[in-house]
Amino acid sequence: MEKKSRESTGFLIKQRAFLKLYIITNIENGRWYGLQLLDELRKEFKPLGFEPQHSEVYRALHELEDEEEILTKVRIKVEGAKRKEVIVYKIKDSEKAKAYKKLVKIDIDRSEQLLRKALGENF
Amino acid sequence: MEKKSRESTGFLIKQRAFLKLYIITNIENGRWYGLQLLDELRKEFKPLGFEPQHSEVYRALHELEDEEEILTKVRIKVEGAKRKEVIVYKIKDSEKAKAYKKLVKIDIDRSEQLLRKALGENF
DNA sequence: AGATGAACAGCATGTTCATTT
DNA sequence: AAATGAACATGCTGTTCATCT
Repeated sequence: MEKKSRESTGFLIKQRAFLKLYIITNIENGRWYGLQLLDELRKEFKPLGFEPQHSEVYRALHELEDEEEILTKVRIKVEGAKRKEVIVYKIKDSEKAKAYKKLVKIDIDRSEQLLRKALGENF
Repeated sequence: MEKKSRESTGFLIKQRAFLKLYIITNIENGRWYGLQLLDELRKEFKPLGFEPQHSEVYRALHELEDEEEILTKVRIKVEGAKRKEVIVYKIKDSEKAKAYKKLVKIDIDRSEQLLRKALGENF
């Protein structure tokens, strides 16, 4: 049986891509693990009413590793009262990272134009 | 059985609300029927890569009539090679229309801030 | 409890079908 | 065919559950 896929009508950028962009940028500036990224992103966006879910962050990380092949993970042992091991991500292919961010930028620019157009034409 | 509804994490504005805003504004400036609005909206947004679906426009119209109670419809007979009757909408409650648009504006402003923030922090 | 991952479920919306003129 | 509407299907993502330390 063929799986029939859906067309996008091209409305606004999807949450997944938006999160991937932030995740890449954060990891470009240091190593991070999943829940750490979640906390950071929530803190960043909470003032704007956006509080992403932990599963979305993990899904983004998994796809950046397996599909986009931009990240790799390393298991790190941690001393302290928390978990003994944590999965830290780092950039695997910075060219791919750069290319991916470029694509996302185009989509964000486009999305912003849609919103600006609406603000200009309806108010 | 209780139907358990989902929380929104507050990412970007939904297509439905975005279309409702344009539909209200168009109808404030004259009478329109469904497919006519669809054509107009597609023409407007196509340059930005967005081509809404006819069913979304109808769903928006139905909700603006039945849930928001902002519009009413009138059946109009049309002379010509097309359909004999067409369902034209007009504003029923302009105060509610105004209030609804105000809410949508807040959500668009918020969405735009999210996108601008991303543009500023990742590039 | 903190961290990760996956299964499950609901919702927004895309696709297709039916009906009427 | 133009117009409307509804049923059906799918993908995104929120919720819940499981496992490990």
